Amino acid sequence: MINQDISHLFKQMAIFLEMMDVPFKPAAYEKAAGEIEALDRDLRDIYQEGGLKALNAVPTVGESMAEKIEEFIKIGQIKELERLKKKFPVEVEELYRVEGLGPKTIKLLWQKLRIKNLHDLEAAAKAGKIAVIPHLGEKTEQNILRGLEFLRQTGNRKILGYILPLARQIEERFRKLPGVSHAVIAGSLRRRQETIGDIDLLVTTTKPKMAQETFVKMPEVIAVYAEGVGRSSVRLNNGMDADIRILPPESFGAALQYFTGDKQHNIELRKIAIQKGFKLSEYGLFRGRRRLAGKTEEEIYKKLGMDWMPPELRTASGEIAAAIKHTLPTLLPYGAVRGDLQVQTNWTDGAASLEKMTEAAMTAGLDYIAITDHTKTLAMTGGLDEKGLARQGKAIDKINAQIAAGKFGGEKSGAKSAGRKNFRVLKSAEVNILKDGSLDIQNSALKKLDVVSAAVHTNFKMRREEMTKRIIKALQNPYLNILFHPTGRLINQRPPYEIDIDAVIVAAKKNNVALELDCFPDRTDLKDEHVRKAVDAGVKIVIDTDAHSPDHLRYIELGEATARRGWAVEKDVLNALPLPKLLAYFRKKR
DNA sequence: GCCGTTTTCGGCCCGACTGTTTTCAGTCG
Repeated sequence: MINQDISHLFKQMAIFLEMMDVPFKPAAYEKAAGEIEALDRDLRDIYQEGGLKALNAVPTVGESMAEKIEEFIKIGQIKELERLKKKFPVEVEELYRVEGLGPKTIKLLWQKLRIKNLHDLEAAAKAGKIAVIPHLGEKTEQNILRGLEFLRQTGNRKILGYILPLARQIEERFRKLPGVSHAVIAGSLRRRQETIGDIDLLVTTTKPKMAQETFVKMPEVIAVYAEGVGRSSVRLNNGMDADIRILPPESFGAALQYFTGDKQHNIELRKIAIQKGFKLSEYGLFRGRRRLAGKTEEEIYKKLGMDWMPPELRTASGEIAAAIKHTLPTLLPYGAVRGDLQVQTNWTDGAASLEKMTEAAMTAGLDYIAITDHTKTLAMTGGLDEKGLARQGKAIDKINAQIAAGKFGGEKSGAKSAGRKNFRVLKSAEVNILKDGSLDIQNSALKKLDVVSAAVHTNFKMRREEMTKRIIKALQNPYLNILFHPTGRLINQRPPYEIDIDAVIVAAKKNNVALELDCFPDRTDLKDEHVRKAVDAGVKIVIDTDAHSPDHLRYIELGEATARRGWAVEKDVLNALPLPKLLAYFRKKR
């Protein structure tokens, strides 16, 4: 996949252009970088099939960017970017990750102090050199140090949703190799943890040498740390390390269990094994020298006196006790979510039209979507006011009528959407919660929507009590159905706002408002622990992608994974309901 | 540099907040 590379290069283009005060282009590159990051298909494949024209057909990619992508495919770099880098030899992307640092400050820091990277930045801040620069100051310097600390805490872990496609591609490569019977990525990826540190590939094969060579020669490999028959270790071009372990079939299950973890879960299992007079390792479950189990995970858990459990649960937080008592929940199955209740269109900040998002959702096999464009106080998105929502409502009515008549999509859409007469587009909105907790749309207009959702998008830096009070007030609005991305965090970018999540859960229960599990990869908000708290309290969850483009709709599985990590079962998830039941549920509140 | 509810050329990125200032530039959503 070259998509991540292109996405990074375009992000850098955007920052450089912004540094030079070029109007509009930075936003264009930024937008394209996001689009490409979410793209399912490899740009290289798209180019090889349809050339420049096909690249141009990718939304937000025009003639000029298509040429730059072609250039990258052909010579491995973008000349214009190289020129910019010569002008400012600065690691702009890494500096930009520091909260509060933007292109202009990065430029100023380069001009005054020759700061090129995070290392220079930290040294300068600690030496007090930043505070004395005109236009900066004491507080800016402190903010930079805090930003650096936040970055350090998040470390080099990658976001699950962005690594999963690569992980699957790697698995697929090995499954196709002759002699291979198993090829599975274990570790935090298999547990679907929100961030991933490295990739652990387990393979059983009759041709170990071939598997080993294939691994170290993968196109993503930039360095080989260790190469052996049983284990090899490499560094990938995305900055992650990857390991392969080549195993005999009789211990595959034991290795899978061992390398799936997590660490604490394994420690507890080994304690139980010891109590029973066994020894558990990556090679199997043993009594003395005799191997009692090892071929599958199931037999290992069984011999330890408990049920097998899904990898998502293995965090040593009650799953072992439940497995012993045979009381593990039947987790929300993958594919159970039937509709997406947060979808943006180009009526505000989405990339695609109402029609295109509808078409994409039908093709993706969903049964319904809710259109949730932003509302008026979010000026940057061109948020809709009451009149705008009414106009959009009419556009939605029109689409629903076409769908019901089997006439939606026309010639081009083909068979996939034509037969879906029961598909439904719901009228909704992502209503902005104002500083005082009121909503920025009149109740009389909310009443006309099929489902009402709200979220915080402004005034993030409130004190904990104030923010909690603000959100609880919003939850008390009689028309509110769902609270979107309840903690506001962006993984590796921005911490959650200060909020008492337990109090919010209590208020959500009391006011019959569902909490969203926004599964856009950077958000994953609610996170797993919060899902579990909510579910325990009897609060309903809604799993949404927050799609801003058709390609985002496929993120649903990430939300299902996080819901599973939070012990959610099907009845906890509102949008696992078929449409009539879902609508009845929302109507009950009116 | 991209895109088309009206426009293949002319709009897009607006408003609040912060930290620096004393009237405003930079950042963020």
